[in-house]
Amino acid sequence: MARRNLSESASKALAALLELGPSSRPALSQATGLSKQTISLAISELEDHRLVEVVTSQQGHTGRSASVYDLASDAGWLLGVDLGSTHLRLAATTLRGRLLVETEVSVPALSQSANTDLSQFAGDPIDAFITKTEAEHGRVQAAGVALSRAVPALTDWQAAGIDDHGDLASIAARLGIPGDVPLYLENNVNCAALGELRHGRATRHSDFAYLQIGVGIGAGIVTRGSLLRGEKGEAGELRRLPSPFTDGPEFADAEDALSVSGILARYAARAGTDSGISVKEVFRNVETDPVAAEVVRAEARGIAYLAVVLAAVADPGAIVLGGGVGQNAILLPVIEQEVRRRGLDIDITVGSLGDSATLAGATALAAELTLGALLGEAHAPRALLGYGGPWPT
Amino acid sequence: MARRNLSESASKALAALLELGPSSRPALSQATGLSKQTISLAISELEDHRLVEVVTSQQGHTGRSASVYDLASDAGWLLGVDLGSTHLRLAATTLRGRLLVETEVSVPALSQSANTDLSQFAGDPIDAFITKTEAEHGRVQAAGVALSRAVPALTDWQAAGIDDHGDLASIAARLGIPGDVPLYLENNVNCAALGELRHGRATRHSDFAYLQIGVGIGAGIVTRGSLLRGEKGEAGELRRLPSPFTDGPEFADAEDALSVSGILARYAARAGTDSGISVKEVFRNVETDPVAAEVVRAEARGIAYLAVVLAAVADPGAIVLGGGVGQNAILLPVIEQEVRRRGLDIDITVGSLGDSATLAGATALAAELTLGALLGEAHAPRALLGYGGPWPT
DNA sequence: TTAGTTCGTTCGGTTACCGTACCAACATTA
DNA sequence: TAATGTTGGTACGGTAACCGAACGAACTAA
Repeated sequence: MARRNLSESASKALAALLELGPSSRPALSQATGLSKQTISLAISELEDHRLVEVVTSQQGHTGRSASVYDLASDAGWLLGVDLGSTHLRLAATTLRGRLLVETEVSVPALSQSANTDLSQFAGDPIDAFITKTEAEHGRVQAAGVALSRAVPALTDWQAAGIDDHGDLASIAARLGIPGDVPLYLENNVNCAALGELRHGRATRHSDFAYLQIGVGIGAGIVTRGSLLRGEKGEAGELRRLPSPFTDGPEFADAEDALSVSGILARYAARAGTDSGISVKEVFRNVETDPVAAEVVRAEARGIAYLAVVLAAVADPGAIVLGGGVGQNAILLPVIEQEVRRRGLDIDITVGSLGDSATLAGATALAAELTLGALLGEAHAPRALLGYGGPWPT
Repeated sequence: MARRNLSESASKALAALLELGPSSRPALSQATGLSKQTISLAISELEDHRLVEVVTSQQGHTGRSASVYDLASDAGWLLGVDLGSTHLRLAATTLRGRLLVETEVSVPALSQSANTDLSQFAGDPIDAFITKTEAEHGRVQAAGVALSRAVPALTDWQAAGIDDHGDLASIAARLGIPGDVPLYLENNVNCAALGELRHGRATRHSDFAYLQIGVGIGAGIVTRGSLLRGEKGEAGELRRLPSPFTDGPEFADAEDALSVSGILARYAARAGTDSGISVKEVFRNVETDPVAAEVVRAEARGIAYLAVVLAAVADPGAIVLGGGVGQNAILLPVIEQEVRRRGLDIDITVGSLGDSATLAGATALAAELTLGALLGEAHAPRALLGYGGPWPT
């Protein structure tokens, strides 16, 4: 929805409100440097737009008690969509980023082929989720959608088409999202990075990398608090790096070597037979099965190679691991040892959001861009420090 | 020098002037959206600050002829310093980025050890250069200094110390730069990237990587028109990547393998004897010496590996090669072939500025930050599109 | 010389902000 | 319960920055 423009002072006040949390007018006056009357004007403007409301009045202190304002409870909510090849996850958060609802929808139709293009859409389940959530929490303000493909950086999402499959409006329609809801698309790994940045392990960092190892491999890189996208939106697409393994089975690239299929191939090559083991079992059997232990050690060394590459190119302050493979904390000691052996000292951890990282990031994306559009470029960055917070897991 | 603050409209007018080049008041009015009177006010404010002046009047058209304004010729100039381990290069440019003077000073004292810290300074030669250039072109406004070490990103250069060797003021003093001249330090490879961005081969790109192969290796990465620095200013420090070679002599890392010393080591290993050949000769003898040809082919494959790493992580729109080794265009066909073999399609070229890239970038750095400080953060980015232009080679 | 066009300034009005002053509502104290 | 001090919120006038309209200034074309 095209939000009518806010005045300069209203933007400042709203930015301060987002950063400080529920605040009285004097507090906002002090934070923004604007005078009391100007803040009053700004507040009434924001109230006219139904963006803020009085939530309480601050009593107990000496002197007259102040009205405390916060984002209106009916200011609407944000939709996050994690559209994977085998799953569809949906979440609703407030504008502040507090989780309202999180669900996983089983969509067998999605699982037929890799969701590398936009030809597969969700439709009904999303539509139903929106309808149901709007009944409880008001209007949906924006949607962030995580796709398992690179998404080109577009300066104007509304105007530009995404790819051959049509423009954003038709994508929205096929997703089951009303056409007047701003829609933001982003790569799923980049979303996961945003999720860990806003709600997870990386909240203290402005420069870090999220390294996802699972069915595929990829990284989301955050520099100065925002995503590194690159010329074609393909930054962090690590799959075509050379395989880090020099012995054992031949692999075309790093994704072949380190993803789920690579682990199974290496296990099969060692075990001699096609044992039908799953990756989960490989990790579970590390203590008892020497082949599994060897495969996992090699995996850790391979991940360390990716960490070294990320560190050399982007100098992240931390590397957060995710994905079905990367989430296994058992990998960490070997990874750290390998990285240290190369003279690098990087803080490497496992993400705290698990499989919800992507979903949390999709909502965070919607929040960033919604608030950014609302506040104007000038006031957005600092304001965004104020939202976020723990994502219940 | 602490430039007194400009009003909002004066900043806008100056930004437009920088972007458009010499302009009349009506042109600035149209470009900024400000009214004619406001532009007149802004112009007189800028004239009071001695920043702009009338350069000509636009005659020949119908109607009254307009005064055309441009940056004042006595608005001062910018100093660029390329402080290498074996050389000291100095340049002066206008605020627009037009080269006024470029010199190389022979400083044997610098060559004693690698300039990995700031303990070696230039002093007298820089002092003399400033004095001489100020006599001709007025006051020096700012200095950009390229160092062969990683430089941490500091939000406030004036306030923060750089490292154990002292604060910025004392560094300035030891460099021979007056203490009231704003001083900006940056890594030399990052500077070279800025140089190719503003004055060289990458002027059309907002996302690209400059890959320097010489005595050391490193990359400068530009995303959305500005340098990628990372948490500790070490983005692009590729030296600790694993060596891309699996046969031949053992190398500790990619820098060992691909820099000048690596080439010579590989040549020696192949030729069997320590032939005392130089890298220049290796490249010159490619046609006649099969060992040289083999070594150069391997070097190209190694550089292709770095290009693939850069492409995977940062998705640059182009890769520009530089440095004593990287400048050899003879490497390009093999590099491109290797990169294509990996399914990547990247535009790879040799930089157009040669050894002056770093120096050009040091001046560009000074220009960016000076104009950025002058215009305020809001108007700076677009304004900076306007400066630059060819660097005479 | 005159007409037409464009440049640049002068004038008055609007907008967004501030400081001051004043009223309103609370806690404390007597 | 009433007086008092403290803080919240509003009303009023002033200021700075900008705009549109009008007008004089300087040029070309005929």
